[in-house]
Amino acid sequence: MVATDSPTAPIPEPGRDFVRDIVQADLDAGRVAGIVTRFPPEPNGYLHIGHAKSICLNFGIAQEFGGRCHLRFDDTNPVKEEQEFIDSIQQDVRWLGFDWGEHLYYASDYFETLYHWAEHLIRAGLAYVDDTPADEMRAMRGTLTEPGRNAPGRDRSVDENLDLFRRMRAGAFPIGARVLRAKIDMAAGNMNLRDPVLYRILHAAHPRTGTAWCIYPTYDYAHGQSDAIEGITHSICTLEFEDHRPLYDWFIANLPVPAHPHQYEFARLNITYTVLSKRILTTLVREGHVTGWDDPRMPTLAGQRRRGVPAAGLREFVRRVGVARANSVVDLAMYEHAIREVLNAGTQRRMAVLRPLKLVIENWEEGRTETLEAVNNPENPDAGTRPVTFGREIYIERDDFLEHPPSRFHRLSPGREVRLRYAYFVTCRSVVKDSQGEVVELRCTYDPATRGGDSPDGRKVRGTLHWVSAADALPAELRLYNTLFARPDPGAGGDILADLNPASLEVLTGCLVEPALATLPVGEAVQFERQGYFCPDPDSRPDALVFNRTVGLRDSWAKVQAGQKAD
RNA sequence: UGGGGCGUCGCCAAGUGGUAAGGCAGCGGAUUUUGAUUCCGCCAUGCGGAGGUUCGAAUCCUCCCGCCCCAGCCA
Repeated sequence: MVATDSPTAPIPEPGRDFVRDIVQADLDAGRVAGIVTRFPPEPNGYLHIGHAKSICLNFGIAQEFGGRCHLRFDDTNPVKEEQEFIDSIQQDVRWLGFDWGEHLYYASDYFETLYHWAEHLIRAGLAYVDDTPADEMRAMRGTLTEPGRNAPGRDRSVDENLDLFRRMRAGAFPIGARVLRAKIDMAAGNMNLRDPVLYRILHAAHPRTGTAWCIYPTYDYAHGQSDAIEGITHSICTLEFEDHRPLYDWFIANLPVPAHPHQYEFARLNITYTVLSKRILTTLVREGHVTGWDDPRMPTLAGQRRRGVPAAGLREFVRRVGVARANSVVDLAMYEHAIREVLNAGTQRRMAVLRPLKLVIENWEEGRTETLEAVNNPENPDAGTRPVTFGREIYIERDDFLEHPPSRFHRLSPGREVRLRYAYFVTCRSVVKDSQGEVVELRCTYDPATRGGDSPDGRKVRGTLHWVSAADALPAELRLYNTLFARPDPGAGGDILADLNPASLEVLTGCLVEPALATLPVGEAVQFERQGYFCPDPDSRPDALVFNRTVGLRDSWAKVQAGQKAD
């Protein structure tokens, strides 16, 4: 043991979770020589934020303890699995920042071994072929409070079982005609032990094995044995598999497996206003409620990536949430906080006006322009500065002007002076309205002595506004996203589709952005000052810029306003 | 009167017999050319409830209450 009481000793990692404690204890006790984990997705959909928790846990533990983590596709059900998902999952795990090296595996790689082990169980009298129809089998399984009944074929001879099972493999029977079952205990309190199905007949082509098989192992039969084959030491999964652990252990104990892995369960992630269920996400995509798996409103990694969420933000979020065994629902605000934290530090600032209002500076000569210097990132001086053009006509945010300002409004109003960021102080002299009485233009004057935004006489101004120059601003479409669901607990009312938020997407056209934004690569995050974090969408073209709002800035003024309205 | 889990601040979450970490949210205040960021302060005499053991209990015992998972030839 190393002494840790030295004042200069590094402080041990705080907030370790129970899984890491177990791993550490196993290492300390010599129960395992090294750590091997795995992330085992079924390729039947895209990965989402909930998977990110599992990925960070499994790959993170491997990294921290000098072990390795395998990426293994749990591809035991060909009717639901597709190559597209196999590809997207690999892309998403890499994007999240993890590397499985050469340890890419498929449960289907083990089909032959699994098959031989099934015959082993038959020979040991621990498995039998059952031809009970599915609905009858369900009835005979009993209920939560009543034991099940033995199937008629439960006591078939080993030879007959072997013959039947081989004919199942050979394709002698139609879909669903027979299954191979483990002979355990039809009266077990744990339903998973009431003679679970090991193999079912599915005459379906598999993305990897094609038509080589017409019988496929179930999750229960395949998972633990795959772990054993790969030498997984800690098989980490979510709570709903806890009841399966006795079965997991039963297979390991009764089969000639090369290793004895152990399963540990943690609580899955839930987030307010969010659905993390592959089944429902699939429905949203199939029924067209969203534009696809990578719709920026989707909680998929592909969607969040397109929206502009940095992988580091996702990792930070997962780290803050922790790992435990209690079911919980994390506040969406915590996710947004982690994203802002990463984006604030690493993102350049630009100016963009979402809802433009023209502002003309009357004492600025027609045709004259000036180049001013804008800071790229106040959090990082190394990011440098960029030139921005200023002139007689500019655009500001409509929200930044109010003809009759309430108290505490620090922005522009008739007769009031504000600072234009990096530019000058301007004072509103008059307002131009259209026939409807709507404000369409502001007439202002500027103070030449305030160039750059500082007043030599030390006078203060309450507000600083962002702006773009009319001469060179570029038009753009901005897509603002709100929660996909309108209530914090989608589905709690019974119909989850009824909870979809009709205002989840707000498209703003006619926005104006500074010209430096024209060449920003797709997906690269920037902060639009005073507005939020954005990134160019893949739909963006040089002559038709499109930006996604990843997340807005914190807005305490909005809170004040909400408070005022409530009064 | 089936089996398996879980209950610590509004939301996450440490703590495993020695007198309740931290984060998010919220509320004050300072700084600020983003009403952003940053910084400072406040925020559980209390750990689902009731008993009990102990000098001492969120931690041990008993009973009770609540919530979650399981009856796919899904994972």
